[in-house]
Parts: sequence; C-alpha cells; structure tokens
Amino acid sequence: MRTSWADSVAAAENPASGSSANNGSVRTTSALTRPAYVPPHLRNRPPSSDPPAPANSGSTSGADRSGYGAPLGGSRWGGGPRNDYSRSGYSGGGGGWNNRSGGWDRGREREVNPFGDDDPTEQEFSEQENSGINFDAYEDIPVETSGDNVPPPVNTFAEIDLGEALNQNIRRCKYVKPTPVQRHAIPISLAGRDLMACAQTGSGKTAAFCFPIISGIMKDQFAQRRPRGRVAFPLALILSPTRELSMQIHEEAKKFAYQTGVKVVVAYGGAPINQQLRELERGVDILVATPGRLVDLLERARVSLELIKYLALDEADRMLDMGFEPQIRKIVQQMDMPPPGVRQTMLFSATFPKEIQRLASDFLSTYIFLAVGRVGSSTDLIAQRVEFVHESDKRSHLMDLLHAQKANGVHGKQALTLVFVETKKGADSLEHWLCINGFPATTIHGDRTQQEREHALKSFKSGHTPILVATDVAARGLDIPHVAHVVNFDLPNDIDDYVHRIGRTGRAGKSGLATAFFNENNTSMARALAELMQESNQEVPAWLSRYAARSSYGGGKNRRSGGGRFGGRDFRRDSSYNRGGGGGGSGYGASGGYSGGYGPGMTSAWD
DNA sequence: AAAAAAT
Repeated sequence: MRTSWADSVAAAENPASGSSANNGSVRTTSALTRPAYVPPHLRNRPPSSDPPAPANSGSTSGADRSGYGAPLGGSRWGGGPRNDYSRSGYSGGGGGWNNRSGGWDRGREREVNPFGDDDPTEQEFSEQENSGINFDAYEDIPVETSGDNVPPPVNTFAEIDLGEALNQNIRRCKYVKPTPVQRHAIPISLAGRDLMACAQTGSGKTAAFCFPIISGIMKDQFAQRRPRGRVAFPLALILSPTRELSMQIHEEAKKFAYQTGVKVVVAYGGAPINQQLRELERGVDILVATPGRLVDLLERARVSLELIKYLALDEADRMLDMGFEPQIRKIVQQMDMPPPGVRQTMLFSATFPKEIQRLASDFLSTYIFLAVGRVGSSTDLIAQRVEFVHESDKRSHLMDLLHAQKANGVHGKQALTLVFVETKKGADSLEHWLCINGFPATTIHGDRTQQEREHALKSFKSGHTPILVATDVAARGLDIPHVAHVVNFDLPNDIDDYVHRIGRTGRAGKSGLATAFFNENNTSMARALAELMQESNQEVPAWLSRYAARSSYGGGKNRRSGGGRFGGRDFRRDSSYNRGGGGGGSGYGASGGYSGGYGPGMTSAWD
C-alpha cells in the first residue's frame, strides 16, 4: 500500500461515504465526516518519494463508480480514455507527471516559493487563511447537478489523481479534503466536460477550476508552449471582473502550480504593461486577466488564444452582464479562441440569473450545471440584520455601530469592518468623515489609482486600517480574512449584489455579521431582501415584511424565482426554455438519466 | 443611475 499523504487522508476518511448517484438530476446531501486531525508536526510531512504510481489510486471508491461510462480510476496519462485528449487530437501518451519534456522547460527556473517554507524547519505559514477551513460548516450542503452523464463526485483528493506535485501543493495549502464544490466540479472538469457552477466564493471555487487545469496541462506533454516571436500562447485563460480579483486568483494559482512546471501569468489594467509583456514573453501556460487589458494585448498581437484548451470565467454572471458582455464576446468569439467543444469552458459564480444562463450557453457545449448550496452567504453563518435608517442618519448610525464594536473589543486586526456604499464620491466622503472622527478608515473604488487601491486593500487586510469603505469593486470574490462585519451603508439595487457583498464575511465556514441600512429609497429591494433573509433563517423585521408585501416584485432584474433556498437552478429546466428551444443546451435531456426529461410542468424535488 | 474594465 502506498503511504503518500493523500492516501493517508483517504484512509482516514469514512470508507463508506461514497455517494454514487450520478445520473440526471441528483440531490446529494453530503454526509462528510469530520476532517481527520493532523498534528502540526505531521502536516508538512513529505509524501512518499516513490515515483507516482500510474494506476489504481482510484481504488478507494472504485466500487462507487460502476455505471459511469468513463471510470475515473486507472491511468490518467497512460493513454486511458480522456475526453479532452481525444477531442483535441492528442492520442494520449506515455509521459508522466512532472514530465514536461516538450523541450522548453523553463517553468521551474528560479520559481519563487509562494509558500515561503523553503526553510526545512518551516513554520506554518500563518498569514494564509485559506487553511483551517471549517468543514463542519460544509456538512449537509445540498448539491444539485443536471446534464448528461454527470461524473460522480469524489470524497477525497486521493480519489482524484492529480499528480504528486499538485498533491504536495494541496497538502501545503492544508486542504485536507475537497470542499463540496470541489468534490463535484473537479471530476466533471477532469472528464473534459463544460461546466456552469453556482457556488459561493470562499467555498474553494478557485481551486475547483485551477486543479483540473493545472493537472491537464501537466499531462499534456505535447502542448506547444513556446512563444512564437513575441506572441504568447497560453493554454488556459481565466477571466475575472476586477483587477484585485485577478491578482488574488494569480496568487492562488501560483501556489497550486508550484514546481509543476506550469507557468501562471497575470495581466490587468492600471499597472505598467511592459512588465506584463516581459512576463508573457518568458512563456505562459495559464493567463489570468481582466478583460480590458487582455483585449489590449490581443490587439497588439502579443497574445494569441489559438491554443486555449481551458477557459474559466470567475464571477461569470458579472462577466456576462451588460457592462462586460461585449468584451467577453470579443475575446471568446471574435478572436482566435477555439470554439466550444474544442476548448473546455467552465463558468463559476455564486449567483446565476436565468437571463445570464441563457446568454452563457453560447459559450458552452453540452454542459453540466452544478449548484452547491451557499456556504457563506445564505446560511446561519452570516447573521443578517436590516435596520431602518434615514439617509440623513446613516453616518451617525454607522458611528454608533463602530463605537459599540469598539466597546465590545471587537475591532482591530481580527475584526475588520467592510462598508459598502453606492458611489465613488460617497466612498471618499465617508472615508474622510470616518477619519476625522477618529476611525481609521481607507477606501477602494475605481477612481483611485491602482497603487492606491492595492495599498488600501493591504492596509485593510493587515488591520492597519480596520475599516474599508468600498464600492462594488470589492463586492465579488475578494478573500479577506477576518472581515467580521459587512455594512451595507447603501443597499445595492440588485439582490445578487447583496449576496456577493455579504459573502465577504463568513468566509471558509467562519461566522460573520452583515448589517444593512434600509430606507424609503430601497423599497424595491424589500421583497427580495425579505425572501433571502427568510431562506437563510434570519429574523425578518415586521416593518420589512410590510414593505415587502406592499411592493411590487422588485429586487432588481434577478429575483430568485422557483425555489431560491438554493444558490441556483439550471435554466434549462424551465418550461419556457423547453418550449422555445434555443441556446446551446445541445444534448440536454437526451438520455443521461433524466427520467422523461423536463417537459412543461415538470418539477423536481427542489420546487 | 452606478460601477467595473485599456490608454
């Protein structure tokens, strides 16, 4: 028996935990056991120094896989059936992990150790808070999948054979076992399937799309990575809506890719382009970018998307909304990117309005829809409060809250407060007001220079200025540990934006508090807000219920119609879609375990 | 109407 780290974790798992339901629409209630405790002195134990065994690592749950057409067990690189390979014309091959002998092998030269643990007497790196995920909070999370031949979820990283180098990085990140979104999304991606995934950020989304991409690139020894002339040819593209989020994804992806030979480069606006160009010239496998800068690079012909095999959109619903859609279409449809079916496309977000799903199906091929119950936002982990505060009273009310926090000793580095406002001017003016009133605050918004934005974020994260006033630039995806309190000083006009904002607290299964100031300007939000709070077992004030009953159905363009207690629902299951046919869901409902498909009126256990 | 995203 092998005794690698991954296997020992597997052995510690409940051996009877495989849930093998895998076809059609599946409701899985995770019954995960508590994570095995690994004493600190054993946590960074090096894995077995044996060369990676080419097969059998799927054996821990092999029995569960019966019935699934393309078994996950068995060799991943020895020429076994790999959809993504056959699709792109590679015939498989007998390489091995870490064998990137394509002749151009500079990936590992002087690679900075992103873990900072080069010292063998290494310390736990305490700043990385993505460790210590509270897995208890992830138990009994509802999961829904739909689509044809959905690969079954896994329960351990050991079952998914990602390779030694990646396993070691997973271990260094102290990811003991996969989060729910990872359990489901990684097998789907490894099977080469397109994916639309609804899962709260902070639930391990980034790893869910990075692991399969890195693993796939490592296996692909024939991939052409060498720049031709000054043009870079990334194999994977990860797009996100803000610069800071792109930076964050880049940082995380670098950890996952450490010593795998897979090179990750980031490109975003507001920063000098020359340095980014130099990085690109040195070779890139995974490009993380914001849309504007990428379009610039494409127009300068410094990047070609010709070899893209993996496309991931983070915060995909934002990427496809009115502001971004034209740029995304240009990048994905009007440049040299391979079409859906040739590349593999993965869309992730915590929210997925129906209209956006319809739009998104243009970019996908026979995809699987995955919804994982919200971990961060819509559970008891975030206590949501709504207070009626007139516009003119907001500042003094905020001051009261901050004073109370201070009096309770809830302030400083371990209890950051994130205050959302509607406008950039409003952000500046509130920050100034807080500062002159003795509260150390800073601000982040689109009118600040990139340097100022980055400095503000750093100063906030470090606790130097424990109050951050922000516009929606900070609403999505940013992983800021120790945000104890999110204040919606101005409520957004869209309930999904509210969901993303409050998701900045209660990260990784920790608890948090969200306070919203509501007044007569927000009546259109009353109904959606009351519903959301009710769904997440929050106490809804009577006055808010009265507003909700009075108001027409508002809450922005997206109301959570049809069973909202759950992050999202596959729009292909709506009767309107089935009647009207249309968008991209080719193959949907054809066999694959949908008993009878979804005709009009067909409902599921979720309704 | 506002925010974000290229210079």
